[in-house]
Amino acid sequence: MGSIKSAIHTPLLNHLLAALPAETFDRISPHLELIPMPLGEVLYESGGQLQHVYFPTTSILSLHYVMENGATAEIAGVGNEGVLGISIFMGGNTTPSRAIVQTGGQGYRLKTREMLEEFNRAGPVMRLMLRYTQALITQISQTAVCNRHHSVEQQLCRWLLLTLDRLPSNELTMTQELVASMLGVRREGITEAAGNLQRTGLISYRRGHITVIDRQGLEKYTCECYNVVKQEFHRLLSDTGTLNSVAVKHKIHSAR
Amino acid sequence: MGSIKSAIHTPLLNHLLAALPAETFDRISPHLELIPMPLGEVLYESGGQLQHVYFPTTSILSLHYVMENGATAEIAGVGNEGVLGISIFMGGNTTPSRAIVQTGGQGYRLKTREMLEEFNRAGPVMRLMLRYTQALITQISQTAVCNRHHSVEQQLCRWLLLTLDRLPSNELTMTQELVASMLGVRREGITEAAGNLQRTGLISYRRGHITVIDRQGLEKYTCECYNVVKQEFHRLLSDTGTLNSVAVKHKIHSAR
DNA sequence: GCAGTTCTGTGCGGTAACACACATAAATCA
DNA sequence: TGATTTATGTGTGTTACCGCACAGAACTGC
Repeated sequence: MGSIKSAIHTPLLNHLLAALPAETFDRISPHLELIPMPLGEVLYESGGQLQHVYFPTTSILSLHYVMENGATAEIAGVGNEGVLGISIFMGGNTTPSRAIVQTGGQGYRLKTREMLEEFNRAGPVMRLMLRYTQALITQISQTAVCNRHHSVEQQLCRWLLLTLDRLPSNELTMTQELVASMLGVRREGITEAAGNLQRTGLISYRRGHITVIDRQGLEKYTCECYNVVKQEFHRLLSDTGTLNSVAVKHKIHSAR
Repeated sequence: MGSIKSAIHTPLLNHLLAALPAETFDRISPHLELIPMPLGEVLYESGGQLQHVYFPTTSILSLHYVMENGATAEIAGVGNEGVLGISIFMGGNTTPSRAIVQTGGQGYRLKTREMLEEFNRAGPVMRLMLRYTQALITQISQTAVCNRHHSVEQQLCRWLLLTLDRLPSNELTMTQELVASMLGVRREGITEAAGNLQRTGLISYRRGHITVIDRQGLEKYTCECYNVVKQEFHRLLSDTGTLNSVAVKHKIHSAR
């Protein structure tokens, strides 16, 4: 596999992999396979069996649900802060959702067997994966809440910010149509909302590209959901020092 | 604690506890404490520290999110099929949501320390808890999707069925106001939707009581979300035989 | 029984998002 | 370059749900 960039590409671009103790990382490292993740690729289909877990580095994945009538809605996004395929270690090995590449890039994958082997050591890998899963649950919950109570415009802000946090630049390559299918709303709704944000000077865009100009402004404009998710990820995954403790300590993070 | 009924009340009324191997159950059993769970009681507040995990038997709990403006939305329900307090073993020990008793009854609780001790054995308890968590994730995801795409009436059907599945009878004690706060809609919306269902002959109700008359009819009327959740719970938690395997096997359930 | 409280029903105006239709503009490619 | 495809903008009418206001009905307690 590899790529032109593979010389400077490292698994450490993924925060979860980077958070592992050196010893653990060294053991996993030989089994990590760098793969391209082109926009639109379906990494798994609803109900399908997972052969790998995926650690995005420069790509962003989206967990989707496709309804019987064809309508879609994003449940959560997965970028370099996370991993795709938690059902491998949670049990069941499959979920009713679909995973698709939302922003093209690269990532690493690890075979199901290797993942389970590490997880079953009940060590740092397990603790890290479970914490991430907990953060993912918060993200999904907040999506549910946001879908219920907030306007399309607010949801667009939330989504832009969450996506931006996973990218190195402030520009995302993405049509309004695609954004609409993520949020599960009409394309026209996104046109209108994005138009408003552009008029206000928070973003600017052209065919297939959205650039965030005023990030702070966006953060003020978005609903509370963005911060809830962001802070929860930070709380659960920033303090990776405790991963080495033998028990998942009844630890209280004062920073909250 | 205990109650008048405690003589016939047993932890086995909770499906998770009942699914444990005898040896494991016997070890936990002395630490299980029967407690009343009266309607409306808040078992934990957003951001609070969890002192116990809760296994409902005859009660139903609701995971809620309360927004800054006071609006609420249910993220998921927890009945005798599940457990409240997964963040204890997932990590972090707290979540941004609130847990409240939605249907009064009883349940058992177990101290955080005892729960962690069992979980860290990395045996049947761990595997069962993780599988349940996976099922819970599906429930939350489906709530998100349903909030996005389905009408209040369909959501009411889904909610009634999910609640009914956790109760021994076909009647639930619950005001429309309360149902509305669960679904995160106006009370008047529930009045209208419930009125329609009553006119169609699917349910009947009086002040504070809703009785499901035609369950099959309801199942036809509801959106796909109900079945997705139900089947996923069945898939993940019915086959408890695999809990004893040393590794979470790469097991494929043909029944899907 | 009556008074007070708590639920439920209904009406009215407002609005956000919908579905559909079509115009314009920008990229792509022959 | 012009032709084609694809993305975005806009308009019109419809609908589901909202917020508010209030009437009536059903339980509760005295």
